[in-house]
Amino acid sequence: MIKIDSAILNSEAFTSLLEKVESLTFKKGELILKGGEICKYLFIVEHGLLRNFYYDSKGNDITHWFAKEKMIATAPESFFNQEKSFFNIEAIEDTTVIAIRYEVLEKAFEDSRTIERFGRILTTQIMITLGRKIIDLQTKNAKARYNELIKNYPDIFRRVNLGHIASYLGMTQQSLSRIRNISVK
Amino acid sequence: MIKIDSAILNSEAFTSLLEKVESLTFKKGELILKGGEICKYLFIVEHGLLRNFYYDSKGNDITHWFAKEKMIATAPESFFNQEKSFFNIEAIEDTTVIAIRYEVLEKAFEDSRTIERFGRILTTQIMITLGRKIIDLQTKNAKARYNELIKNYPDIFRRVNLGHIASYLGMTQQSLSRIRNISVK
DNA sequence: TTTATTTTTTCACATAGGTTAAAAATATTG
DNA sequence: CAATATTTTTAACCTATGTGAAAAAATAAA
Repeated sequence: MIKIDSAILNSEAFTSLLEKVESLTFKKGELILKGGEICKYLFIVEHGLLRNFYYDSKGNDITHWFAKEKMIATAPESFFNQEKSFFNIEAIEDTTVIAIRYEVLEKAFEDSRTIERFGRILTTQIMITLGRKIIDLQTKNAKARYNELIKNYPDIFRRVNLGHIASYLGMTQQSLSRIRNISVK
Repeated sequence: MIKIDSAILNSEAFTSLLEKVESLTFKKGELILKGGEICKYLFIVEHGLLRNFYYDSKGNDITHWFAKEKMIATAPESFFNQEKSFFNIEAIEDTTVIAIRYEVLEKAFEDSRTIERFGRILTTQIMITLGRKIIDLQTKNAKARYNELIKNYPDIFRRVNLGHIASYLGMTQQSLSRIRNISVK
C-alpha cells in the first residue's frame, strides 16, 4: 500500500507522462485483471478502492493488498515481466484510475530520467513495505496483526468487508471475528 | 534472495562503479551491521554467506534472509533512507563482499543512467521475490514452506544450521525438526 | 582421544487458530 | 415493506504448531 507523493504527481515529467495515459472507470465488483491474463496496466487510483487477490491451493480467495486513493495497483510480476498473472484485481468500490500501459511506462523510463528515478524510488519503498509485512506475518499473532492494521490503515475497515481483511491478515474470517470480540471485552 | 546477472556485473558502467567500491572480508560469526546503526553499505557477496536477522518482541533471533555468492545484502530501509536499522547482518561463513557506500551508490545513480536502471530493475525483482514470500507465509503450512525451500535453495541446507532456517521459514526449530522426520517416513 | 560446546531431535503438554455449520445482523432489491 | 442475499458472529470441536525441558547426536576444542 504505497502512496504517491503529490510533488511527484505534479512534476513536469509526470504531467507529460499523464498525456499518454488512460483514465478508466470501473463499477463496484468489476474484475479489472483476471488471473492468467497478462497485466497491461499500472494503475494509480484516483477515487475508489481496488483489491489485489489470488486463489490459494484450496481455492480460497486471499487478499494480497488494497489500493485506495493515490496508491499504485498492479500485478507486479505480470506487469513488469509481461507474463501471465497469478493475481486478480477487483474494484471493491466504484473506482476511477489513471492507467499506464506497459509500453508507455517503459518508454517513459527510456525518455525521462525523472520518471526512471521515480520508478526506482517507488519500487524501493514498495520493497521496504513488503519487508515489513513479512516481519508481521513471521512474528506477530493474529491479534497483533489486526491491531497493527487498525493503527496504520483505520479507514480500510470502514470500506472493506471483514472477509477480505481477514485473508489480508492471513487468518480466517471466523478468527478475525473472534479476535475482534475479545479485543472489545 | 536476489542474484545479480553476470552481464550487468561486467558492464562498463558497473566496472566504473566498481572502482569506487570497497572489498571487505569478514570472519565467520562476525556482525557486519548491528541493529540501531545506520547501514552505510550495500553488499554484494563474492564468497561466503551472510544472514540478515532481527529480534522479535520476545527477543527471539529471526532470520529475514540469506545472501550467498552474487547476491545482494543490505538493510534496505536503513540503507536507502539512511535511518537506524532494525536488522542485523552477520557472516555465517568467512565472507568477502563488494561494499558500496550509500553516497557512492547515490552518486552512481546520478551519474549513470545504466546504474540507475539497474537499481530500478533490481528493486523491482526484489519486490516480486518478497511478494512471493508473503504468499508462502500467508497460505502454506510449515511443511509446504520447508519443501519449497529445499526445492528452490537446496544448497542453503548444507551451509546454514537448522535454527536459522526454521526462523526464516517462520517456525520454531523443534517444529522444523518434527517436519523433517515426518517427511522421511 | 577425551572433554566441552553446539546443534538437532524427541517428548509431553498447551494453545492459537482452523473447520464446519448455523444463527444473527445488515444490506440490497423488487 | 417484504423477500432475498450478503456479511458477521457464535459455537463446538479439531489440528498444527508453539513451549519448555531434556536427551541424543554431531562438531569443535583441548
